[in-house]
Amino acid sequence: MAVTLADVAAAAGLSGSTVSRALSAPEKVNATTRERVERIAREMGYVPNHSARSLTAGRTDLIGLMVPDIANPFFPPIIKAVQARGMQHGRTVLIADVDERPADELPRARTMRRQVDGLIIASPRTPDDLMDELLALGPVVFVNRAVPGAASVVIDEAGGMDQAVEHLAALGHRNIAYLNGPKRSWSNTQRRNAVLAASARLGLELVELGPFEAQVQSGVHAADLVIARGITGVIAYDDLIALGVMARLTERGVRTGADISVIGVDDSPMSAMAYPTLTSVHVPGDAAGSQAVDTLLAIIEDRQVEDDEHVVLDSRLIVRSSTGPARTT
Amino acid sequence: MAVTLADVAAAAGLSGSTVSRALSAPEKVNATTRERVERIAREMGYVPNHSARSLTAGRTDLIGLMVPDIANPFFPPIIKAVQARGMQHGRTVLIADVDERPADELPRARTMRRQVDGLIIASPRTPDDLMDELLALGPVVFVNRAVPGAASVVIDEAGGMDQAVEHLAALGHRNIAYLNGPKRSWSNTQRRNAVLAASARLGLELVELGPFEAQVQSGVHAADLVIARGITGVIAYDDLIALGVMARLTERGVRTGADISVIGVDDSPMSAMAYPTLTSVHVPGDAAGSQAVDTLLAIIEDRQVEDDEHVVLDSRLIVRSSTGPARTT
DNA sequence: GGTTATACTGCAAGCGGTTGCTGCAACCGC
DNA sequence: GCGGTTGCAGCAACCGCTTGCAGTATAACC
Repeated sequence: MAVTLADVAAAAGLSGSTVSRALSAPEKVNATTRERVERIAREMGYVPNHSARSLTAGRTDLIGLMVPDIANPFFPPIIKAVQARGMQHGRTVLIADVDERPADELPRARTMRRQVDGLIIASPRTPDDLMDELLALGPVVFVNRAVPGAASVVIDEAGGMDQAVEHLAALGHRNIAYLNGPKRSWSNTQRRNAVLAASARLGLELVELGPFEAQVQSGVHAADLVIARGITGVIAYDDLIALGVMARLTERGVRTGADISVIGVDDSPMSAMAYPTLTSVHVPGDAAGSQAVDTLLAIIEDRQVEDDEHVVLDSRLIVRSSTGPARTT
Repeated sequence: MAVTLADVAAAAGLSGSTVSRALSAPEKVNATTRERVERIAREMGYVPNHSARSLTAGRTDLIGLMVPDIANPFFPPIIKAVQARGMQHGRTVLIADVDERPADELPRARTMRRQVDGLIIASPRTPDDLMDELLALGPVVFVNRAVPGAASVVIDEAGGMDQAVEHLAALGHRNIAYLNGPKRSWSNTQRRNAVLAASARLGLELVELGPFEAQVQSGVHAADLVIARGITGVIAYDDLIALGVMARLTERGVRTGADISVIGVDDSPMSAMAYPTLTSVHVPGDAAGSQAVDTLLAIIEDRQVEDDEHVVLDSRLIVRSSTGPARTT
């Protein structure tokens, strides 16, 4: 029912090979012939068959993207960017959402690998011992996680976290808390270490709380701990937790931004829309997504790229109204 | 490099056809042979080549899912459900995010159609005149939009909207507003009509505002209009808008749930976590997603299904704390 | 014991493209 | 005018798997 190469060839009075070349290796064919073929193909509505092409070419033009949770606002920008950049290069993106179950990652990645040319993995919580197996799956680029011997695009969260701590310090906060994210999260480690270092450097009193799941509900819980400790500045693992903290503070009559300052991470759309608007560390997920595609394609197409190419993107603090000067008691 | 059918056949001392049948049409092969083949295949790590199988079989085992915006919290549940159900049936899901650009839908659908066996389209804003063309693309199931002559899974939003209006009426609200969603949105039409009917029936004064984009920011804007009109009960097109309304009300010193009641639609995760928690109409996106897959597969596999099968799912109001008794002035 | 059913297995022809190699003609330079 | 490029198109094999049909061995039947 669909128009095939052979149909076009017949209509053009040419052999299949010539039509094939006219359409995909234009320089190997006479210019006038090529134009004729292109015209006829267009008129007939010819569309090359993906499976057939994949079969001989050995590639599927599909790339896989694995994320822990589509619903987590951190990921949509990455997903969109990956799709967009992929499309620019004629690649379709297959998304695997592992629903925050790190144990599913390897099997899902294996399954997906059979259909795609390469994988982009944005799963910060994968246990370390799985990384090697993931890595062995072929062209892989990790997002937001540096893996020795593998290509990766990471966001230098330290910079932004540093700015966050400095911001609190500048506002006069002395007792601050860091609300840890999920236990095995690589980004949590990065964020935590940066906060630790910065507060030590600036002579702030730092309390670590958590670990917390990356959910608003965790923040609600955390808020009570924060209040109990007499802390005035809070840096949360992510925006969701920060939003939970704010909600609970308000509920308990504590004014965010006045009594207690709260900082999130991710600069998700909600942060600008929460009340009060949330000061947050902007993490360029979209840039990371595009870059990941570029790196992956470079590896797949075997351009002279070391396959442990390492790209680092900067993060930065976006100050809004959830932070303010410390009360001078 | 990869193990092929032929490799397995050679190792088993059988022909390719037998191995093929042993693996995919078990009843056509001797039981002991089959077991032997299965064992050898497993030991050799044989994985059938997707492209090759698609080429002969004429199907890709991929299904396409088109959504307007992954970042909109209404869609992740649908996406997850579609993926999950698809996987149960050995189908992989290709997601197309059209970034809220209805004009992109048709071309994207066309492109996608070449790689998938069928399409699930969850785009409530597609202009009507495109529907026919989308429909012509082959097996298609629409989600949350009834299309004549096409299979669809719609959520009966009227029920939930009805409950929402009744809820406000019961709380004593007399002047209520409906905040319209995007202009061409099919679901907005449904929701609006239901609200209109219910408030007429209950003798409430209804003001329509909008249309608004489905974004928190729109709600912020809407809130001021609501206050200016002296309205006490608000039903927003969706949770995002409702959250924006709440944020702005709080900002202006108006107490949500006490001074003004706010109801959203979608019952997104955020609604339970906002402050105050948001009363919202629960729309079973996940159920719709699974159902859409079932319907689509039924059509693809040509089970005796009318291809304009119509499934309706119920919605219902979840009361939280953003609604309360009307002030008795 | 011969014959027909029965149960497997193998052969070979594709599915729709891609690609190395061959063939042919026009063109080059000497 | 002849051998030697050069440019372009066709042949045919092949990618890995499926499947209709044929072949063969065994079972079942009279």
